[in-house]
Parts: sequence; structure tokens; C-alpha cells
Amino acid sequence: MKFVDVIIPLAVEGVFTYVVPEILEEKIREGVLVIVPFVGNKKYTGLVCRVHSEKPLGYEAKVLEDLAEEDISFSALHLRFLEWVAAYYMALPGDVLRAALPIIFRLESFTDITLTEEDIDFTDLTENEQAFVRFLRKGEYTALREAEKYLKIRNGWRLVKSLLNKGYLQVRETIDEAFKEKTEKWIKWARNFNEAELNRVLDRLKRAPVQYQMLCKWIETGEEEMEKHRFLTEGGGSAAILKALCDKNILAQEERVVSRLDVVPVQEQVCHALSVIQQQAFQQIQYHFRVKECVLLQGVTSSGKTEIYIHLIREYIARGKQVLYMLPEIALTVQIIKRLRRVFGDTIGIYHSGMPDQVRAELWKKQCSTDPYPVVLGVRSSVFLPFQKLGLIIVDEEHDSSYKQKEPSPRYQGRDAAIMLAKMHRAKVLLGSATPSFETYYNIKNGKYGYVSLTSRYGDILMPEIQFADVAEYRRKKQMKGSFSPLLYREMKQVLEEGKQVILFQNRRGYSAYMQCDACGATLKCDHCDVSMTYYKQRDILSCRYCGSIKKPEELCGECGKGHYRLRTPGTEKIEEEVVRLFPGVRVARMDMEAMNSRAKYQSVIDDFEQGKTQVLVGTQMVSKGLDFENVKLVGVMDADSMVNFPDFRAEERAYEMLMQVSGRSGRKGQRGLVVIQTADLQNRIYKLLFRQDYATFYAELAEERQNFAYPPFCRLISVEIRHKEVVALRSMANQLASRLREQLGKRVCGPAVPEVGRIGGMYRLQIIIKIEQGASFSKVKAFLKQELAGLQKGKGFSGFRMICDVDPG
DNA sequence: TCTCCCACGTCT
DNA sequence: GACGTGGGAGAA
Repeated sequence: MKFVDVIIPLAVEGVFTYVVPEILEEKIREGVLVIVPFVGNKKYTGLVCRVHSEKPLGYEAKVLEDLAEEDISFSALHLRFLEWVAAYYMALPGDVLRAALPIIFRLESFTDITLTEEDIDFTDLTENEQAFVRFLRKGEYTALREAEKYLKIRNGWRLVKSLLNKGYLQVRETIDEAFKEKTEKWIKWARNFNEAELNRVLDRLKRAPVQYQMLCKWIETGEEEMEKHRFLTEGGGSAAILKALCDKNILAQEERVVSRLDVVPVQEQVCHALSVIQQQAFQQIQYHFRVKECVLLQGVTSSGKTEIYIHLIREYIARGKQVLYMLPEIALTVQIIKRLRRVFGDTIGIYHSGMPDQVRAELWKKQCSTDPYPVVLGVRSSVFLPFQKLGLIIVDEEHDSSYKQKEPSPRYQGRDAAIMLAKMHRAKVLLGSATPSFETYYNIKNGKYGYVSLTSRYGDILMPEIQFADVAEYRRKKQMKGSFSPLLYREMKQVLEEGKQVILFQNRRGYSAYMQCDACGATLKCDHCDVSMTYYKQRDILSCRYCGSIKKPEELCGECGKGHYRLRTPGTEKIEEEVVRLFPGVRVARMDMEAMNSRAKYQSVIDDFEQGKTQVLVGTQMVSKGLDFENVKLVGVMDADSMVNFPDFRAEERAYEMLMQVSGRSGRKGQRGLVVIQTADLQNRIYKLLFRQDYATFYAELAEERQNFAYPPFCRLISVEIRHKEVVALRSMANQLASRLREQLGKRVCGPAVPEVGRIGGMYRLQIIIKIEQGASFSKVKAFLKQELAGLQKGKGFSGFRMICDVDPG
């Protein structure tokens, strides 16, 4: 007998063993998707990760139901990669599969019910059962979900069970084919008509003038076939007229399967030659690749990194290899896609989170087919795509924090996972950044990665000039105009008069980051989370950025009942308002998570700014990433301190990164850009380092501290977060865990401590950090931690706790 | 994630 | 005691 171990895409521990029915034996192998029964009658899609003949002990394995979706499968290497992600990031295999597999392929069965008899003795039934029975028809299957929705009940299966016992119901499980091919209707001649025949056809249509007209128009086009929609709009007729022509066997309709993947006509392929400096960098990268698996290309904004990527990609394609080009989510804009399309035409696939599920599924199928895209441009999750002959991965903006998935599990680092994926494929990795992550730079220092830098901006564009505005000083002298220092105001005014554009960066959304009582100083907090609520003036509501709960602002302070709430620290909405007031007639656009409720909106804000319809763009970090505008001369950072003083060991690294990136938005051909940074803490070393615009010095200065306090890159971290509804119980559990861990790991264990936000959505949180130094066995620590957590979970009094491990957090 | 079961609360 | 609800365990 043949058995398989199956990963089920649910948050369940381990894999599950099934018996393979004889008729399927031929087709079942490692990496295929199957349908299996799981809990009751429910059926799920699962992934076969092992085929064997070991009869499981202690239970009778269920029988595998069928094969699912035969067009896709996982290679042995791909399976190993999923296993690695699960093991390294302490995630469940089901979690990893869920991240990897497009939702369309994750079939789930649903319950259908019908009545077995017309006449039912209602006296026998409870009220709910009666309502339920009335909703059903004999011989007609109704989805249980529908019935639950209609009757507004949960746990409908309870009713089903009791009615089933009474013999009134019949139940079946169905699986919907979720992936459907997209089709189009095409119009063509029903058969070949010669001229004489055609004339006869037209003659016969004399008494049907509209049909006659439609046919004449069609003949005029001279086309053999046309898509139905186009046929009707261009022919100016109705579907009924068309149908009449089809019924008369003159024209015919044909349904065709079409691809949902963008099929762009291959334009003239433009690939610019590299400049001398770029050519040197290109050669250096290839030189390093001979001995190293991973190379960093450090280059500031507009130093021409993309052009080098393009040449590398071409090289790998020519060798018959595939390339994965990764970008942080936000940077995946039309700008970059356009640029790559110009070179690679329709040989490039695109993968991002805004994509409809059907399209993702289609890309998956294509990558499993005999004709996969040689290049895929994608976000973090594209590391999970199937590759047949991967040769190169480019991780652009590798320092970007959005490569790390925080929620839900698997909490993986896309860049690091990509490096592992490349290793498995014996492929190379090129990291790109102006401000590399400390981890990457560390690996260069110790010789693990190769290093290539592009120091000058392409076309000799100068680095922007950075000026600091001492807000503390201006405030003392009462010279501030709202949130604007006289310096920023003056520069902005001049730039706008020159007809140039301005970007203002404020890393807070809404109108006011928090509301504070003017009598007792209490801030208005979310009812469920330990954070102050953001005020949105336009909608006149307070909103919590963690749980999303909303409430109306109150007049009087909820704490002391006497004071009134005052708005503190302006957000993007307020800045936008101030610009309107201070610069009458200037058109402003705002770009933040709140304003960008759709992809279309995002694109239109960018387009308007690009075309100069708006002169000032106010935004959160969204504006700092991946956007290039020709005409921007000034970038204003409204409140740099808020980033630097963030309570996190990476705060300074992130602040530097972000400020450098924002600065890169300014200055283009033939003119030097200006960056005005407003701070009340001018003496902070970050600003001095920023002023020098010298990454190496910045790294050297901060790295020493990281080493002293045992933080990455000198140490690896695992964060264990514990959540519970009650503080006291949480405390004691966290202490218990910490002391158990300390028994083995000693002072590597820090905490428990209250994380940045101590309560979210009504759950209190505590965090234990484990620091693992170089040379210690990371996997042993993980195994020990896992064992301790399992021990706690088995123990009594564990109810209501959640434990979340995050490997390499941040 | 879904199902099943148990413990417990409420209403009669 | 019947019925309903909520939380935790386990799933092959």
C-alpha cells in the first residue's frame, strides 16, 4: 500500500498521512496537489510532501480523495525551500503553504443540504429548527453558508446534525472549481463565402436593413475575426442583431480561452548602453559572482542601478536562466514596470499583492508550464513562486523593512529567504541599496558578500544640499508659521515661484497624532489598545491605527472631566491644510494610507504630480519610496525627530535610511536639489552623519553600539511575544517562560518587557527577546524554545494564551 | 481553519 | 431538564 504525507494549508501542527487509492497511484508523486478529507466530511487541498509505504501506527489513515489542479506542482527543490522557511522562521508548514499557494488553488469543500420529506412534523422541532426547515426545499440543495447568512445564525451545523438524526435532511459536500479560465467571444464568418455567395447573402438581407448595415460595416473592416465587444461597439449594432446574423449562419461566434496575464505587444526593445562607470560596476559584479553568491550594489538614487540590473537580466536570459527581480511593495509602480517592459516586452511577469487571485493563479500555472516567464518582477511573496532554472535574484532596496513579514505567520524576511532560495538553485543574488541594511553591510565587512559601489549620480546629477532648520530655536523666537520653519517657508515659496515642485514628508497620518487634555495632560486612547488615537478632521473621527476602531471625539476629558482635548503633533492632513493656508492658490495632494484607499487613487495622485497638476505633495513614507519626479527641487522633512526617537534599536538606522531616501527625491537634471530637515534636536549625531552623506562613517559609528549591546548584525534575535486578556495572568506566564528559558540560555534572555504597544485589540502583550551570539547554534536554541513552549502549552492553566515567535524580528 | 465536545448559564 | 453559547482540543 502506498501512503502520502500531506501539508494542509491550515494553522495545524505537522503533516498528515493518507492512503493512496490504487487508481491514483500512477499520478501521485511528491509536489502534487491533492484533495483530502479532513475533520468530519470537510475536504481541503493539500500538498504531497512525501510518498512512502510506512503504514501509520496508532490510527487508520483516511483515503486520499483525488488529485487537484494538475497544471501545477512543486519541485523537490521548492518543497525543500518551503520546509526551510517553516523551520527557520518557526512557522507551521501549513502557514508556509498558505503564503506560497494562491488562494484559488486552496479548495475547500462546503456543505449542501436538502430536505428528504415535504411533510415535517413541526411540533417535533425547536423554533430555530423550524425556521431552518422553512428555508429549505425538498430536492434542491442549499449551501449551509447561505442558510446561516439568511437566518443570521452561527453554528448551523448543530441544527443540521439534529435534523439529520431525525431523518429530515440529506447532506453532501461539494468543491467548487475555483480557477476558471477567462474566455472571450469572437465573431467570424460562419464559413467561407465567395463573392457571388456574398452578394446573394446581402440580397436576402434587403428586408432586414439593420442586419444588412451591420454586415456591410463588417465587410468594410476587411477583418477575418473580431472580439465581440469590439465588433458591437465599432459596428454600432446590438447583440440581438448579431444573434440574428449568427442564426442565419452568416456569422458565427466562438468562445476562446484567453490569458489574464498582461499581453503587451513587443515594442521596439530599447536597451541603453551602459556608461563607463556603469560598465565597470557591471563587470565588477560579474567578477564577484565567480567566487561569491551574493553581491551588494550600493548606489544612491538615480545612480543608474536599474540600467545595470537590466543588462544583468539580459545576460542571464541569454544563458537560458530565469531571473527574479524583487522590490518592496510600494515601489512596484507603473514607472518601473514601464521601464522593464520597454526592454523585456512580454517576457516579464509581474507579481504583487494588488493582483486579483485569478491572475496570480495564472502566473503560477505559467511558471509551472513548459513556457515560463524568464523574468518575474515581484514583491516579497514572489520568493514562493515556482522556478525551473533560476539563475539570478535581484533584491532591490534590500534594506527596506517591508521585506519582513510581521503578520501573519510565516514571519519571514523576503531578502534572506531569497538568498536561501538562490543557494538552493545555485543561483546568484544581487542586493541593491543606497543605504544597505546593517546585516548586509556586516556581511561585506567580513568578506561573505561582494561589494560594488556607484558613487556618482547618473548624468552627474549632484547630491542634494541638506539644510537643517532648528525648530527649537525658531519656537523660542516665536517665528514658526504653524509647522513650518521660516527656512522651509522661504525656500518653499521660492521654489514654487520658479515653477518647481515640493515634497513634504510627515511620518504621521491624519490631522493630529493624538489628543491631549489641557487640564490633566491625559491623551485620548483607544478602548482596546494601548495607543493614542489619531484624529481625522475631514471625517471628524478618531481612529486607532492598530485595531482600526473608530469613535467620535469627545468635548471634555474622559479622565478628569474638566479639561478640553487639544490637538497635538500634526499629521499629513494638517500639513496639507497648512500649505493651503500659507500658500494660497497652490495645489496640494496628500499621499498616505488613508487617502490611498485604492490603487487607482494612488496612481492618479502620482500622475497629477508628475504632470504638474499639483505642485506640493504631502505624504508619509509612501512618498519616500520608488518614486522619481523630474521637477522636484525641494524636499521638506517636517519632523525628523519623530523617526530618530522611535523606541527600537533600529530606529536610527531606519531614520537615516528614510531621510536619505527622501532626500533622493530632490534634484534632477541640471540642478541641485535642496532638502530642509526640521528638528528640535540639532545636536543629535544622526543629523551630523546625515549631513556628511557618508554611509561608511554612519555604519562605523552605529555598529560599535550594536556590538556593545549585542544587537544585530552581531547577534541574532528571536522575539517571543505572549498575549492574554488579563495582565496578571500574562505577567506570571511570561515570567515563568523567561525563567525557564534562562535556566538554559542564561543572560541571552531579555525581558519580559512591554513591547512598543502593550495592548492591541483588548489583548495585553509581553515580549521576551533572546539574543544569540555568533557561533552559538541558532537551531539548537530554536529547538529548545519550541520544546519549552510546547511544555507550557500542555500544562494546566494555559487557556487563552497566544505565543508568537518571530525570528530575526524588525 | 473547522468541527466536535464539554462546561456552564439561562429559561421554563 | 432542555436548549443555547463559548472556549479549548484535535485534526491522519
